[in-house]
Amino acid sequence: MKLLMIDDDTGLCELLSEYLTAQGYQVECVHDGEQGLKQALSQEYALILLDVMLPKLDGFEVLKQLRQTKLTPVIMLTAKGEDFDRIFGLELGADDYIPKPFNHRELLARVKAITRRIEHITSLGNSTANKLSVNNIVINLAAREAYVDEHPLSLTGTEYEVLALLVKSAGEVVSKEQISEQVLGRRLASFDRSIDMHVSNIRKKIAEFNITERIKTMRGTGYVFIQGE
Amino acid sequence: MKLLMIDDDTGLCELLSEYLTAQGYQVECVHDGEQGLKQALSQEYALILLDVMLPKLDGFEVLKQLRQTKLTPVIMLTAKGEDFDRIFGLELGADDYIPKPFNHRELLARVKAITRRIEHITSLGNSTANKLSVNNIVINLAAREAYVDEHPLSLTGTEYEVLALLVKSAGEVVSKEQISEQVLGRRLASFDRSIDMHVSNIRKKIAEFNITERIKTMRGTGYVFIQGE
DNA sequence: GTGAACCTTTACACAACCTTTACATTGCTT
DNA sequence: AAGCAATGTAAAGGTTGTGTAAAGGTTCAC
Repeated sequence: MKLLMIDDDTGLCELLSEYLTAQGYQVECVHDGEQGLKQALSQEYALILLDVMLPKLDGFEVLKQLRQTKLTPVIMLTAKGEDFDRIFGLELGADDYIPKPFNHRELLARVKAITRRIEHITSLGNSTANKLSVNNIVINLAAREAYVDEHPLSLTGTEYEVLALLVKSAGEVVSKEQISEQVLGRRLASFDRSIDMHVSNIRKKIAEFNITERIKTMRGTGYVFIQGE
Repeated sequence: MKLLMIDDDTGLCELLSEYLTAQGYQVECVHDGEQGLKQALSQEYALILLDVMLPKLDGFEVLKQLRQTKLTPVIMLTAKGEDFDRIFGLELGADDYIPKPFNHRELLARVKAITRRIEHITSLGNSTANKLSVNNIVINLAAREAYVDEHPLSLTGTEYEVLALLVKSAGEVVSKEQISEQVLGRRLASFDRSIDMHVSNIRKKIAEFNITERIKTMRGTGYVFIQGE
């Protein structure tokens, strides 16, 4: 999960970045308002940590402009503890507010409170659940992309189809006849080696990330995508 | 929108209930932990305001038990201002925390921050939002204009439609058939190269601002607008 | 009716892709 | 262990889809 930190205190940024990275988040830092706004608009972050006192563009201004196009969750950080700031930020569309100096654990708890909720809701809304994930291999059906953990595999269309079919049927043998008919749209002819070639190419591409073999050959029967270790 | 308030201070309940009702919420109050938990489990509330100090079952216990089955958003209220309580509540799955005594306006702002987010996510896609922004490309749906950061793109009508469709489906493959039908209003004929030309022209115009390619070709399938880095 | 803006078609080059071929290897059967 | 069929895979065609310049149509405003 990717977070953006906008704070001019580079020391704090580094410290928090390290801490949150250890907690499994991916953190990017920028140190002024302009840069921050640009970055926030250009990508999809799970959450933005936004300092109020910033050079070039203050935190409120960044938030205001961000909210014109995006609804990325924002937690505001500030040294001032006054009600006014707090309410102002929340009314502008911030999701939470943490007064500095703060406890790392509290920050983490608040970050989690928000990301947890988002994760939950988006996983509900996507009833068209379009991701398959088995044994480190992830298939994004909508984007027609496949990943080994986070690393994208550059598969051709047919390779993608073959892999997706195997992963969909993980743990079961899929015959070459099935693959040929479902992926290539034709009956498997006696000396047709296409499927073998496609599987070979897929294996080669997966092997670049040196993980153990996932596609097992069932001699005379077909192929199986291996489930579990 | 329906809220549940669990607090043994009946005076405060009444006061807040009145205030929030005036703000367009529907508020139900109960005054002890057992009742509160029962109520929280029996219905779908948009948000629960939960006091920590409660007779019969304290706030943390109510939250803990609630979280075993439900993910209703919770804001905790408490007289104690210590870090420990705050963190403990958040880690148990609270969404926010307000120390008593609090400002009405702040409570409202926090309630809104959470309900707004939920409302937004559950009504993804359509809604009144008239700007789209993905990966440095901004689409102003109302004005039918497209930008690279702040720089306007002078697209033709069809080019705008194609780009808007791709950005709306950012991260998903959009087939030429879909583009043809939705933008040109006709079935895609076998040797129709119009879509290719429109995409080519859009790319050329975006490339003037020398940013990396945003429209990826999925050979044999369609095009994808790239999300994130 | 002329021009401008736009969409579509045509044509060609090229790159990506799928299949075939050929030979090496594996694993089952006897 | 020999024989054989199934499989692995590098390399070489052959095919198809795509990128794009340029030409040809169409629409619309004036």
